[in-house]
Amino acid sequence: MGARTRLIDTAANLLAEEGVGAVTLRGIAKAAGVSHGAPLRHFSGRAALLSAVATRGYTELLDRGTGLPDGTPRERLIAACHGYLDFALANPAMFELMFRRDLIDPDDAELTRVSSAVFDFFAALVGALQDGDWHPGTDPRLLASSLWASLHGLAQLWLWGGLAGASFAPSPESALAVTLDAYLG
Amino acid sequence: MGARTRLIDTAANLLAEEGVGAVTLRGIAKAAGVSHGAPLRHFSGRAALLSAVATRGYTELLDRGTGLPDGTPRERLIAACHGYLDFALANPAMFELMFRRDLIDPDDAELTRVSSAVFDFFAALVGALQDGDWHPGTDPRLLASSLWASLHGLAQLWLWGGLAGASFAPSPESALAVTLDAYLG
DNA sequence: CGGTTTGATAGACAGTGTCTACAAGGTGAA
DNA sequence: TTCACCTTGTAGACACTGTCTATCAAACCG
Repeated sequence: MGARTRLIDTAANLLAEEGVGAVTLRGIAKAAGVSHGAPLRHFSGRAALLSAVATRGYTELLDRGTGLPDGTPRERLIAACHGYLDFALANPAMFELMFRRDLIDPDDAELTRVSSAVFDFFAALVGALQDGDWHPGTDPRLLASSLWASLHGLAQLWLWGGLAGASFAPSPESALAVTLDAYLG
Repeated sequence: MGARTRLIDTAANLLAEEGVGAVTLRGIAKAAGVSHGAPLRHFSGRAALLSAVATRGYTELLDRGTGLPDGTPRERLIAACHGYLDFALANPAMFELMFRRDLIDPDDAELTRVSSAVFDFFAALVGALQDGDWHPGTDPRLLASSLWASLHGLAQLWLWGGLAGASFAPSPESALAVTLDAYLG
């Protein structure tokens, strides 16, 4: 296994175990057992390394999508929504990294390729359901953007510290149920 | 005007003009014309200062709410949703800071007080609409959490770099229209 | 007046990303 | 073989960062 892959592995482990704040170039180098400057032989900088890590996150998300069980378009879309939320809750640090523009390189080729594929897949699920009589006439990508944003906000606010003030803390599942009910009726 | 207030002002200006990454203790001190250690005489650390800045953001958000024009519950709720999105798009750096748990102190008393007030206000708007025949029987705070998350995701994803892949970039207003249509019918 | 508190300063420290000079080892051509 | 070259890793330096501490000046107050 190449040193480059080993660095991404180490960084991903560090990310999962210690959080976004612990993923420093020097920390990764130490965890990988190399000198503090070694990672720069394989990545142009911290953002490039973290982009490679985030790309893994998007890849796993895409795999969750393509691995979805068969079913009606409606069932598949609902399962995908649950999958998005599940992924975020199961990998909070990775999820945070994936949307931290200051830590990754937004123009990274691999990253944009995979993240676009995730959105396209989700939009296709929406389009398939639309072939029924659900919201006909609306651009499926616009519909997908809106629904995705709702899921994303749910995940983000939950990870941020509960979905509401201190006086009330619904489970993410119950809030997702309300969201899906609003969109899918 | 006290030195403490002046520091918050300076930090808020720096935040708006240079972004979250520029809001360092030393940068704020330099912009305020004091030595690099001076801010620590008024705040226990960086997180405390940034919490005070973020509290201003929540306060402005609350003011936008209480300043809402009269109208039917439905009109007021829709206006509040637009207001939330408008605020985020008009103050992207402030909006980012307000939800960056690693930069602020989540237990800051003022911060939690004002942010909870924002949510309570929003939940009250939802509750008022519910007194009609909209989603009767559902906890208004659960409904508010779900709707708020949708707005939040919209704002977050838009600021993150468009609501979708590179191939498709809807305006936040059009996506919000879809969201409001889903929830409010 | 004297003592105390408050506010500000400058220096130090560890930690960060990044750059540069250098060394070790492999590769391939003369 | 021998030599040049490239890759990979190392160690040191630099400018940053947040935070701590010692010092100092001014204001306040009994």
